[in-house]
Amino acid sequence: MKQKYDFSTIEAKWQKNWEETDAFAVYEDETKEKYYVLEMFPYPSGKLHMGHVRNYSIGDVVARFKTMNGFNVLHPMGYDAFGLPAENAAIKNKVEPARWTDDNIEEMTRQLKQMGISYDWNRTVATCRPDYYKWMQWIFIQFYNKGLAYKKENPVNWCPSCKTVLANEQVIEGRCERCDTEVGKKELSQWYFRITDYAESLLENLETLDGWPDKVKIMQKNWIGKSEGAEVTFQIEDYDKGLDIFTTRPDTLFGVTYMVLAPEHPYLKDLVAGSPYEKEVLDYVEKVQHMSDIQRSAATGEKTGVFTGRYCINPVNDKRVPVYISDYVLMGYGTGAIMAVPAHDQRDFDFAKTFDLEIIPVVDTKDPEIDVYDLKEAFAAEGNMINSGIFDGMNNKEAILQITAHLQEKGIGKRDTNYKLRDWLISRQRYWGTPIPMIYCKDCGWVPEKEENLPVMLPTDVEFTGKGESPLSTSKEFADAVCPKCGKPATREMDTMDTFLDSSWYFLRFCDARNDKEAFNYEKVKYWMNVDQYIGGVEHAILHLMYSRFFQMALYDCGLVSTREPFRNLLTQGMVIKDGKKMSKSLGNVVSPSEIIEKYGADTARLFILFASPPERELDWSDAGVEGSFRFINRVYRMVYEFTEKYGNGDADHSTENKRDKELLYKMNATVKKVTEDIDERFNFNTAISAVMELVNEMYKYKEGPVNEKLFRGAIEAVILILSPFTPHVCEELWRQIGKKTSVHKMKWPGYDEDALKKDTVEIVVQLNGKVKKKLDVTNNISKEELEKTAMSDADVMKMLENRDIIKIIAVPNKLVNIVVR
RNA sequence: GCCGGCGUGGCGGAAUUGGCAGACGCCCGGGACUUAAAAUCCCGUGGGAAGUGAUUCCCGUACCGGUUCGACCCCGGUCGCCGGCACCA
Repeated sequence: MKQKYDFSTIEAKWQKNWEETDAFAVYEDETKEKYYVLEMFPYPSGKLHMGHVRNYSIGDVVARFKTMNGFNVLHPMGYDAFGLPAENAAIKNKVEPARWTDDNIEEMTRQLKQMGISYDWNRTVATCRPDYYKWMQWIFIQFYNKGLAYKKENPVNWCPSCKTVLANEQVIEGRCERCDTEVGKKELSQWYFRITDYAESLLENLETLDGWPDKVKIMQKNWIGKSEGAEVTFQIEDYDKGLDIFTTRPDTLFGVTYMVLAPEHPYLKDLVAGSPYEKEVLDYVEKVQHMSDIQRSAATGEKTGVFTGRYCINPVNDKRVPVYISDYVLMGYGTGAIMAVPAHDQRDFDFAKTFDLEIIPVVDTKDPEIDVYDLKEAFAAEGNMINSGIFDGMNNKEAILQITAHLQEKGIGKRDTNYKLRDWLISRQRYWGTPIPMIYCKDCGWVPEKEENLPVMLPTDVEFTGKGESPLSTSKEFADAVCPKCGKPATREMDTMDTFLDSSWYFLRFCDARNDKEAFNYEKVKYWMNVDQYIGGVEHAILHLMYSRFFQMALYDCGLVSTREPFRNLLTQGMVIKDGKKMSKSLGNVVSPSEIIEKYGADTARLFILFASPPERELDWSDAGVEGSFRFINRVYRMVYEFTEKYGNGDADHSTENKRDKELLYKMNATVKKVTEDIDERFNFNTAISAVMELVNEMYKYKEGPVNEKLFRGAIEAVILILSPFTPHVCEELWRQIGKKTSVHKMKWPGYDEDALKKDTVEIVVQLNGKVKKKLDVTNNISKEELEKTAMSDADVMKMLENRDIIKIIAVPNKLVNIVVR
């Protein structure tokens, strides 16, 4: 054994060994309990960053720990390899996207292996390879056949910089989530997935996800945005159709003083045709159409709109109310029309003030500060009904139910539920994605490509103009197809799929990655799914995690998988920051994993990143802290080196000859217990590591005195075993150096001896009025009465109590005695 | 605006069921080893006061208040920071 901790030789040696022995390959085995741990696969941008290192280090600890605890552990890795950067690199550097991506995948795989992460590389996937996107296309067709995919002309979010459409989820505060450019509107015919069909399931099932952080569940809940209320039909005067509106406040129906349509409302053109209001209305519509969402919502409170010249009749009181259009009503939600109750809705109130419209209160307040007939702002709180006919005097919560029932009875309305969630726009006008396997035939319309013709290959003879046309249309041959239905010449769809589709089922492909007959085998998926522990950044709380849930449900309904939810437990790791700021090139505070690995080794990098902070919190990178982790590994290495030099190899046991031995044995067992619980129950890797540090500190002190060789050897073995998920290379090396023939990774996780954890005496605290005054060693587990008696008969305690009146004594066994005195 | 989360030494962070606040690490200081330095090992390290000294006392978990024998932890309010959503009827 070398005296010096030579990390680069050790790490290279064991990485080679693990690769040659295919050490982390797994197979379905019904006799063993399975455990599926998955980290979110990366986009192959070129090199790993610290966020990746953190993510994969966390996953690797879990994987190795569960393996040592007897589970059959699936721990795969792959690449989310379609996407814009490859295409932009192609435009900029004239490199083919496939080539650029492959090079990056190669480099990142090398780095992952250098980290010593225990992946089963036989299962790796890259979503840009035909053996993956073939099945992506196949799944698309299953969804199409089930009616879950459809094409529709609609105003869509358009990023002028990325030159493509975006899903609602990809628009962040009106800007593109990728490039931060302001998103505009464009009328386009695009493919959608009917995710709204699953709105209720996606919402309801959140309740069952006990292993998910509340934060993520709340974010998804808000995104789905369920509202319960009523749909009410208002008759339009001199018109053959009624106007349907949705409201969550049917109790305010008597307070309606006007109506508002969205500028995109389908009745609008017809309603104003030939009227003196037509020009002004159409001008307003024209203006709104050219505004982005940012502009449209920029002046919140500043309401604009136009009167249509039309009137509606309020079905509950026959009141005649004017109809306006305004951009504060959105076509995409509810029915695209609202009843306006300015007294009880702030937006309606603002509009009414601007246009000098009537404000009628229908809910009174008991607050003497507020006069409902002279409101400064809308009154949204609870109260009793007024101006509402037979409902007057009723509490408004009750009135919601009563009025809804009334509407239902009269046939002018019904209970209704709306969601903010919109259908998922999945077409992209980009090259580097999965081609949508649909063919347009003049006679048959849209027809899916035949299964035997899959995959629809991405053509290579394309131009990257970056002009917003689908690049696939520049291919000479791609467009030409034969209608799968009638056999006549037809045209292929030129758009590709949103890359979020690729990542919505990769965890299923990992269960059966090399299958060339199916997307995945049902039985294999049944064995491995669900993912027991999913780990990744919280930035995916809505997009990826909701799309994947939708896929899983849809695939379940297609009979292709056996569970409705994909991820049982979710850990959202915090960001890696430096000097209080996000690591970024522009701030110049980026620390690259490769420089750390070169200087200290992968084990040190892993240990530090797990030690510095609990996984869900932000992690402040500290170069001095890395030194500390490196020192600790050296300290362990040196301890094992010195011991084996002196005693050689041999057997270990737990024999104790004296008090010191007993204390060491106690510490060893207590540490194994703590580390086990910290990893398994709480993911508190930082405290697990600090516990091992404490044990090692104690071992250093112990070996200054007489050493019980077998006991100390047992402690060394325990340290190597419990540290091995964190620092696998050095532990593997040390394990062999103490004479073991089998990989430490294949060893059984050490148990702990509850008997050794039972101390003869425990230290208890004596408090005076809640303040610690004295510590006493008392027999373990003595009763409350005995404890109190022991404490009260202690000489120092008696001295403290001289001339004091004892009011009360609280004794908590094995913890404390609190004496309350005057 | 609405919905979440967080606030503990010089720093990262511990305190797992309401029971010793500050584990472990970093930084810093002292000592041992060395011709010397590095490395290593050992000791100290929240703030303040008193004492030659072992030690003793007071203050202290953003702020104000409450419940309790006892509060970083529970309750009410205030301030600050961070995250998500945002004209969703």
